[in-house]
Amino acid sequence: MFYEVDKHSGIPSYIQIMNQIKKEIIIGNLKKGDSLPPVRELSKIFNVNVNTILRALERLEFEGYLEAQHGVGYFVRTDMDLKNSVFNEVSSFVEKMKKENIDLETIKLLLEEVWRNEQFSE
Amino acid sequence: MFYEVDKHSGIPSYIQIMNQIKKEIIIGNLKKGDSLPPVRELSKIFNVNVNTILRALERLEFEGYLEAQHGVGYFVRTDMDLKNSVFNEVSSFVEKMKKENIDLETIKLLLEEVWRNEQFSE
DNA sequence: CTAATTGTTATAGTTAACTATAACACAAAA
DNA sequence: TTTTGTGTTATAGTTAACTATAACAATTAG
Repeated sequence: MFYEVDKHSGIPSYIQIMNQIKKEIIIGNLKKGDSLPPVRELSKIFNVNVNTILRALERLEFEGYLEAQHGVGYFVRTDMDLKNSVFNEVSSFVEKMKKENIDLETIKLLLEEVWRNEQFSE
Repeated sequence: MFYEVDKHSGIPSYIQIMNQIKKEIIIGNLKKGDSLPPVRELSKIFNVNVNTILRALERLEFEGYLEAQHGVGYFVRTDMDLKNSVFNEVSSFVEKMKKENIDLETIKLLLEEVWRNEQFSE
């Protein structure tokens, strides 16, 4: 489910961790009420210090994704419940982009740009 | 064309700068042979120190996007030349996602996940 | 109640990113 | 050649991210 952070990517570890957890919630692998592994375990999984885990979890709590229960654990607080149609749209989009041999990084930047500028929609 | 970096986003400034420049190349605002503004000017535009500009530019040079000419300037080395069809695909994708009220952050994470897993393509 | 499991806080030190400032080096124009 | 505009390098200091380690606090199981 989770994988080690890349410590040489330039992106702070706690942000990578936040994104991994968010992603699991978005795709529905983590649902409302589910518990996360204990922080000491997460620390081993992501290969970072407990404090770094805590920083990520606290931010996700602040953003409303998680809830902390002292002595018990961290729990998912939101359900994404994306429609299947959304998944299908994303899949077919990815497929098209791969056929054009465009890499993920490029797509993300292009997407950001188009997202910001509305002039493309008819 | 360029805008200030967000110093509180957690993402290192030099990476934000790299992404902004890459984005201009991707969407075709910067073409092969074009020069960038002088580093001291970029420093003012992005509101960071010259050294931070240099770090971003050197990485982009290493990645093949730019070329430095001592005493002259930085020049774009690559042409993206994305097809119009690609832009159209992205636009219509963005439109659909906006209609579903999904935010950009979520889309990017979802996209990453789908990109990594091939099981969706027929 | 006690022990085990979990989250929380604190301290001290390291490293990478960033800043300010200045000097140096190359190229082009006057 | 001199000046101006450009990239380049260096030094020193600040801050944020991260680490290691330890202790403390709340919950649950026995």
